[in-house]
Amino acid sequence: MDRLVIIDGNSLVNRAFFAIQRPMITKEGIYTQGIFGFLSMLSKIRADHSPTHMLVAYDRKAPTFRHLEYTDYKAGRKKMPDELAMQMPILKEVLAAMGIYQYEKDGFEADDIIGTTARMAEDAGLKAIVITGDRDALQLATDSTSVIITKKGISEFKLYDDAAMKEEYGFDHEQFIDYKALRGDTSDNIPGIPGVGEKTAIKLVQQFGSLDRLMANLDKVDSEKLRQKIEEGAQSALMSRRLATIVKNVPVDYTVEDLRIRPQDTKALIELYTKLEFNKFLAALRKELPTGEVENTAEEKSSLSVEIPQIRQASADDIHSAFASGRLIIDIISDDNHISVPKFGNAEILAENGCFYVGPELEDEFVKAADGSNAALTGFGLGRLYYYLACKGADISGLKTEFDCSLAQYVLSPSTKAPSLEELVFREFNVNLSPGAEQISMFAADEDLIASARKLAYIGALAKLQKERIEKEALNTVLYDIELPLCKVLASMEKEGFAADMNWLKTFGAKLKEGIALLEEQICGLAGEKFNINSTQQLGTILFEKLRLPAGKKTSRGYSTSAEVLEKLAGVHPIIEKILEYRTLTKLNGTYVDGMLPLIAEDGKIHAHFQQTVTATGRISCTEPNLQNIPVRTELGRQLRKAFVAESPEHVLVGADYSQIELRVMAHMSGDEELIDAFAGGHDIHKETASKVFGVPLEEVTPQLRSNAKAVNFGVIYGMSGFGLAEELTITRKQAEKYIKDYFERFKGVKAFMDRQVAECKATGSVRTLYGRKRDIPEINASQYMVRQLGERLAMNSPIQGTAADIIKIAMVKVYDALAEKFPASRLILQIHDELIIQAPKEDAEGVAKLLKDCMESAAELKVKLIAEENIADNWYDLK
DNA sequence: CGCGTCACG
DNA sequence: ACGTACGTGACGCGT
Repeated sequence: MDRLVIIDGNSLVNRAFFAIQRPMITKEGIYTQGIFGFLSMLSKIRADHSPTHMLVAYDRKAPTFRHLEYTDYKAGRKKMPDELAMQMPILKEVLAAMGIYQYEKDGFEADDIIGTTARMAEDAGLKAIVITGDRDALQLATDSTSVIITKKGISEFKLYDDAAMKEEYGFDHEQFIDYKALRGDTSDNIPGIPGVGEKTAIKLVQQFGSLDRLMANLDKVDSEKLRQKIEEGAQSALMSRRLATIVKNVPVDYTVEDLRIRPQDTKALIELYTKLEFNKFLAALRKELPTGEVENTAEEKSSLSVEIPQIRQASADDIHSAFASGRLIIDIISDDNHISVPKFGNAEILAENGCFYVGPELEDEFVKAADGSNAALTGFGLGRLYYYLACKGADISGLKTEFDCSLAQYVLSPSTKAPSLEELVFREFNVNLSPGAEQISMFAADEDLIASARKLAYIGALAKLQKERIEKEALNTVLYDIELPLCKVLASMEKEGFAADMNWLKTFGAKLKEGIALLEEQICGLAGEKFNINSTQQLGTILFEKLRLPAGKKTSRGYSTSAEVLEKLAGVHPIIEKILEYRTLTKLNGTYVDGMLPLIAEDGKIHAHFQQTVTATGRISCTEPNLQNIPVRTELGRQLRKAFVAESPEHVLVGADYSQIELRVMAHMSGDEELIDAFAGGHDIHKETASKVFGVPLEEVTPQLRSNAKAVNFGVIYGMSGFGLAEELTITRKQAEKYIKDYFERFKGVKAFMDRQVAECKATGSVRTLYGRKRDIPEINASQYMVRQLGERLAMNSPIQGTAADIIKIAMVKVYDALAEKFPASRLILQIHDELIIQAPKEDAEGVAKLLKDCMESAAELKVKLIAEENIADNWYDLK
């Protein structure tokens, strides 16, 4: 049977906009959360009801007959926020591309168009489903028309039909109008009868059956007072009824058949979703489609389409010739869990000597051909290939990354989630490489030879396109000199891993667990009942309701129980410090003991994943496990570092960390003479800052003053606000603001630098690091104060954090190459933003330490010297 | 799956 | 009047 879904466009988009709290902005600066929420709801509705016909109806700005009858109709209703109004034309474009009919008409509201269309559907024998956030529409709920009201967020709805109306109100859809006439509607400013609310209105409608019969039988109203109210409000009720009644005979320009959903315009949708950065919808769209090209016109075919090469199963000779020939486009499918040695699925190669599919039986030949090769590779996510080869024992130090589409995409757009190759090719070429590849087992995915050839061809085409963009965006240095060479280094670090002392970890965990059990008992004892201390909700109830402790901050779900809040309560009740201690122990045990143990691989090492395409600033990130946040600030937590050791008594760890790299970068980029001088002396920079800002001689700087200056230094890098600094130092906002003022008066060059970053960002929409790495910051021109402020802080911080990230990446490549040449048995194993760790044979330790320090300090020539401090130890704990 | 919390630079 | 310092990832809870 045909089904017609009718949507109140304004109502739904409003719901969507306000349901999504976090503002969504594309890098072009388009606000999208209204559209996104609307499309999410639409997708659920279509999945649930499979409509054959659809209509989206909108209100118009022009006054309706209701305004003419009653000037105050909808008075006081807030107008649609600008950020949402801007989205409406784009939403309409998207719906049009989906083949959905849309309609609006001067003089009528969306409701009237909906009522009319629902009636037309009934006449034509179609099942109609109305979707809106406005309960007014319940007067349309009948046997053949259901009304779905949005309830909460963008995924909860309630369906009303005849029966549901009876159940909730005890009357039918027509009586609903009379009910509204009696109680009115504040949101539409419909008066109803003053003094009659929801309860009374329902009772009256149930008792009398209709407004007319109520008026005719006023003497039967029990209460004298109520009868008087009704008599006085009679005119108002009749007018309210006219206002509340949805019109069902709007002269519309379409027939029901016109509302049949037309075929979607896939290309238009790809373009729109790409512009809106709706990658989720883009991926869903791709998976619906067959493999191959999507309806490209002849003209587009010539500009977009790519020649698919002949492909064949490789022979051993083919593979060796390909690696020997110099340049190849290459892709590999391999298992990548880092717990066991990776399994080979298949590989594909496009080289001068041909295009080949390398099946599992040729794995050994593949590794042999790559081992020691100097080939220049192009691919998507080549780190996975390097990791695989390194794990198989191949020497990858000669391989060159000529181009990597994944890394290119990242430097072009570092703030957006890294897309898959399939997503990217779909966006750029309207081509679906492999539908639903994610659901198909990875080893089966490439059985289709043509699909393999197509994939390689499109990697090549994508690379060509991206090279032009990289050039145009002036990102050459960042991509070719920093990211591409680094990719192999990270893969090598993953393969090398960090040896872990599993027994030590288990013993430590056992001690923690003992402490946890004890604390749990004590806490529940103090609370007077057993409860889940890990549940912030239950904990909040215990602390702030049962024990009546003064509640501090609130969160969206109730009381905040963060350490910040609890520390203010320390001493008020003995339970507080027990909870803080419990939190510490469970964190250490959960994340760093129980979380870490299953990640120790068969070789007794932890092989973390280093992500090169995640952060917006250019830092690398580390997962499964995150070795970049192993505790160090407290002694108990720091103990954990004893579990990270050199792999044998013949090895040691060599580490070095940059001293104050971000402040040095800031000194260089700002050119501030005062700050450059402060570093030139080679003394403690926080002490120097304190002396300059607080105007006391260096030798009179107290630890307290130094600590305040340190917070100010951090604050400057973060784009500080008076409030933030005040929070950090627990001083008044006034004092904090004075600190900032004093700082900027002394360091005028820093102030000018920050102002420059903000101005540049406002003008161009982005900022850059010393090496040209770009970050788009659309927030900078937002109309909301808060969002704009965030944009300004990002504009000040990103160039500094990003330049520091660039520098250590440059250092890593230098270290990697230098080790390969001079200490081939030593390997980089970890980077922690301003720190590098190498595992070296004992006898090489001193040489490696010097090499590491030299490479790090010479990675960049700045106006202030870079300093790296090196250490040697048997385990990470002692590496300090 | 979003949130609160907490570990790091 | 409002809500606020930059960048990450992992865990447990509760919808």
